[in-house]
Amino acid sequence: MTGRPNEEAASLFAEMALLMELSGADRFRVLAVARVARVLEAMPTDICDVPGARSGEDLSALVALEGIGESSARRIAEWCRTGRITDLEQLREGIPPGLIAILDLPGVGPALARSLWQNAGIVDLDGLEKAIADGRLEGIPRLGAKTIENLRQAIAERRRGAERMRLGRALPIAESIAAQVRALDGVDRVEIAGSLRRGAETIGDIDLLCVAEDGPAVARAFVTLDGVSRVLAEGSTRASVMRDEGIQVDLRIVPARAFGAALLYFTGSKQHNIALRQRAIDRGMHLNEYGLFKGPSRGAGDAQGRPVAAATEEAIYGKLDLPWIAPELREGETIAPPVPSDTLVTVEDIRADLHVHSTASDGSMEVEEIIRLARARGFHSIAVTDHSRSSVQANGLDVDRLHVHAARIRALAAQCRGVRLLAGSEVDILADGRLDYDDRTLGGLDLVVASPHAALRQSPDSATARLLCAVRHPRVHILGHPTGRLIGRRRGLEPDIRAIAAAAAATGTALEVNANSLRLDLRDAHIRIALDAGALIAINTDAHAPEQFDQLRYGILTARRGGLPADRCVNAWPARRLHAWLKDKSGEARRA
DNA sequence: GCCGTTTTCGGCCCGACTGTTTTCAGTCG
Repeated sequence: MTGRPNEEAASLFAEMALLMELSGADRFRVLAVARVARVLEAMPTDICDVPGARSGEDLSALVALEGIGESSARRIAEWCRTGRITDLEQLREGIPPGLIAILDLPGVGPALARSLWQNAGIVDLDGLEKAIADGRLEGIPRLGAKTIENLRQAIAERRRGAERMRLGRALPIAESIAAQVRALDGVDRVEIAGSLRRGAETIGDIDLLCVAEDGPAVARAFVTLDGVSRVLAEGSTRASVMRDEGIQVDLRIVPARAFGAALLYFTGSKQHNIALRQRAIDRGMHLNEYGLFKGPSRGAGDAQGRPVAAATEEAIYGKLDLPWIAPELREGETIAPPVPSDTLVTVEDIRADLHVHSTASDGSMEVEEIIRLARARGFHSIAVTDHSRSSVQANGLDVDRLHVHAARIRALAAQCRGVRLLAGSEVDILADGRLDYDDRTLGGLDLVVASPHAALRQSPDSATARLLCAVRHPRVHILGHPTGRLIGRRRGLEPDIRAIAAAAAATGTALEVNANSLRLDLRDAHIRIALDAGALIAINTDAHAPEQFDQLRYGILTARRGGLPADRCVNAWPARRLHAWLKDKSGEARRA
């Protein structure tokens, strides 16, 4: 099983929720269906393997799943048997598909989308754009000039390709804006919150939180900063702008005493907030962005008295009988993290980079520079792993060049103090699973990273067989960027990660989390599967230039989202343990 | 649509801001 059927079912339920919204369905029903989609997505095993799902005779096992009731169980069973959901198909017949793109515009919810459709006959983005240009929207109830102008801008921004932004681009932008806000009068503290703080691989907007007493003044200053292209909202406790960088930035302004509650609320995820607030209610309290309070909520604007906890996240989690939970683990329906947050790997834990390119193939660094940078970072080991011969586009090394290169690295290593320099290779895994060098050549290296670079569109079965060959190869230490995906550009391979992880655990081969922000491969969900299977993880930068060593933090964030404890990450091991593993990976894996 | 150490009915997290409104629905996070 590749795990794909659950994703397909999840996307159908997600579509159903959207269509229900557009059809004017009760919002709680919509939420319930959307929740089914998330449950299916998060499910570790094939939904159709649940007893009764394929036969459709006894749905009690499906109904027993959290969030799935009679209706959803029936729809899931129908999908498992026929690959169709009749209720969804009926919804599709009644609602123009182009409305979903309109609903997706910022500022457009189900009510407005429906109104545009029913009052103006608009069924897609092009139609909406024309109607605005023609002035056909005037006179529609509750649709004034401001709203029409906002629609026009939202379409223009969408057309400019305001897609989700990669973590590696968004975080530096956020840090620079945070510095601008920090410099404003009356601002005491600024933190990045939202999906960026959770380390999501792509983000939709930047959320900032700051401490200040004079909210309106700070909001005013924020919306007039350099780089603001449009003001979306401005109030006394929050403001929201579009920036020249093509991303929306929301600022929330709070007093210091409520900082923890605000940070918790503004970090999310939405699901995590809902779960925490429910937990508060279960304990006779209520939670909002100002704190955790005794008794039930009495509505907005009510004086809430003295909070049970508010100043720090730790205090609020504590009063809810929870340990502090790292932002990277605040995803999904369940609160309980897979591992204690204080065991998660950190940037400071990393003592070695085992995947780096030099000028011998397509890197810009001489080996001497690589050594210097490793030393500056306090690494005890660094591996030079240039490309192999099949990666012609990357100036991959044939066997003769590899011998010369490795000999030079070894000569430098002999006189290198403080850092152990490893002669390695990033060897191509060919489409059929063979490696790009013979075993004898590979056996002469200190470290072998095996990675797929070509034939990245092969079938899941072929990809699985291909990667299994590499994982089981006795000379391979690390499976590099296992899927070859590029975020937002290339899907990459879709192998059976469970099978790969099981083989990696059995052979002591580590699976790489490639820290390059375009890759982040393995991704968070795959890391969790690998850890459950007992596999080791490597976090490498795959640096081709000096500044790319800084991408390590993106790999760390991704690994933390996957629940990686430091002791399962080979790069965090002490030198002796790492080198014992490199010499005898299966033996060291058995001891681990 | 889902769910139940108050429940098989009546709730469902909570608050800020906008726009088109004379008191609030819609949207967002």
